[in-house]
Amino acid sequence: MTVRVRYAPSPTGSPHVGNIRTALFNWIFARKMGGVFIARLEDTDRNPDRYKPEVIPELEESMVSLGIVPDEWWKGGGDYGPYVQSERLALYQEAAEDLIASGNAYRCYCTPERLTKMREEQQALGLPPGYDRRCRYLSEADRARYESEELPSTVRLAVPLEGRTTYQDVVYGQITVENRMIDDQVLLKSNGWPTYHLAVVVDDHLMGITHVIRGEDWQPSTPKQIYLYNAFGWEQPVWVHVPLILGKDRKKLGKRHGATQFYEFIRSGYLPETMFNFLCLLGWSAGEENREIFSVAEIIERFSLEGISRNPAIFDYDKLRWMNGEYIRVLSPEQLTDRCMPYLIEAGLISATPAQEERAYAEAAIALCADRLKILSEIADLTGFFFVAPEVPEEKGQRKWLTGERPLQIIATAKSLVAALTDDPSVEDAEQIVNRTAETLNLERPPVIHTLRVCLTGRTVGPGLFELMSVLGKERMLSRLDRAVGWVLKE
RNA sequence: GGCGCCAUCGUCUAGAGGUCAGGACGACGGGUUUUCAGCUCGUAGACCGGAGUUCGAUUCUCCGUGGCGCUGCCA
Repeated sequence: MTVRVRYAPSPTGSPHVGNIRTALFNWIFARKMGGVFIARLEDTDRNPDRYKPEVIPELEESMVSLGIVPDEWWKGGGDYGPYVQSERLALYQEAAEDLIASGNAYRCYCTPERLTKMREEQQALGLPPGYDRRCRYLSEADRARYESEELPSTVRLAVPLEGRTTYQDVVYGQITVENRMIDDQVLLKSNGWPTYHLAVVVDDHLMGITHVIRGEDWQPSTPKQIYLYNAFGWEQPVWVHVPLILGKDRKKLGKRHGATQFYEFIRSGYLPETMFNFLCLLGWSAGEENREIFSVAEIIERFSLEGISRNPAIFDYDKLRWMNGEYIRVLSPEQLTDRCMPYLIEAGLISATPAQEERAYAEAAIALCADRLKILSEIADLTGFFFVAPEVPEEKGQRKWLTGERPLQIIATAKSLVAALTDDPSVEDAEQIVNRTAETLNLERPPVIHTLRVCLTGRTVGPGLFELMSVLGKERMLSRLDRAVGWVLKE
């Protein structure tokens, strides 16, 4: 049987890294098994506080950017559509009627007010909250009366009062729950729309889903869904719950943990390939191999549901940052420049449509800073001095290297050597200039190097001096050396 | 409160009834050098507690403790 798995996001917000990881696991498993990866939009919650259709493009783009485009989904179609729940309402309503007819569900006429009050009272008494099943035991007369009065109603699942439900979870093993602990879940809201529990079961069955791979927070509702599969006489899928991703405070990763939305990471300059690799390693391990960096193909090759961990994982921003540096370092200068361009343009360091020469200059500058780059957005700070001459030197550099007579001598000597150049210097030429300056002034190289670095870049740290001199070129060096004279402090 | 799940370095994790409990990030120290980064070498750092099973448990069982999740006409 062909494996069919799905990613079922709700348009309630920009995709979260936890959701993205679930999508990744589903996609990888599908590829591994030669199966089908489906995406379905679960848009049954129309509460304006939560329903945010504007995030749907981000849902789509996040998958595209990671290279996990679904085989069947709302954008590309498929044989089991529609892949949007709001377009499948009749299916759920019909299913709910079937359940009522078979005695597995009932209409509930309780008002939201009564339910709220009931919950409050239960809380106050320290009782477990849950529906008191009043409408489950309505007399035929009452039921008929409510119907004739056209009272709004929901449809609730009539959970068996005795026995227990046991299921096998690929990750967590056997899980057993007493049926009497399960609430009579609302399946169909009074507006005729389904809740998650009904819709997910109907759709997963109709779409032929074989494995449900989802977050561990869904685990408690699995017995209700199993009951539904049984009530419909449908075969249940294989259950796979994956551990949650937590923030530093060990709480389910949420808004207050800083960046948690997939796009925040992408926007700030984490590479999609980094996110793919990193997220896969949160809660899944290749086993004995002592490696962290895996290509997509290598992950697919090694992936197995059994390799999924049971413990929740804390999202480690430091490790992500490290890994992104690793991925940046294997990029060619051209690729890296392509990726950095938007950040340089945004910072106003280069024009929006750079000419050949400007682009080449940027590429040379970026190449020199690549080792230092961990997040693409940092490129503007790292390479800024290449594009804009520093206005003032770093205070520390000025104090240490631009005080007294010596820097003036270094500047003058170096400047005359640069001026004598017929062309922009090579790296070797630059080194010669430094060596001659040192010899002429009878100095060691380090003070010359450090002084010139501050003069040319305004900073005390950065790429190798000879390399950056070569990239800067003759004219920029001359004007910067001139300006630096004014930076020198009298003792 | 109830129910469920989980428990190895600070973090992500590997691991087997007997291991010097392995790797990675981070931290710290050395080397390379022209600063930072990178690269490289190295150091510190963990089996939640208590019973039980066993010749032997960090590994198996139970209890405790702690953490998390769920407990909505949200998903």
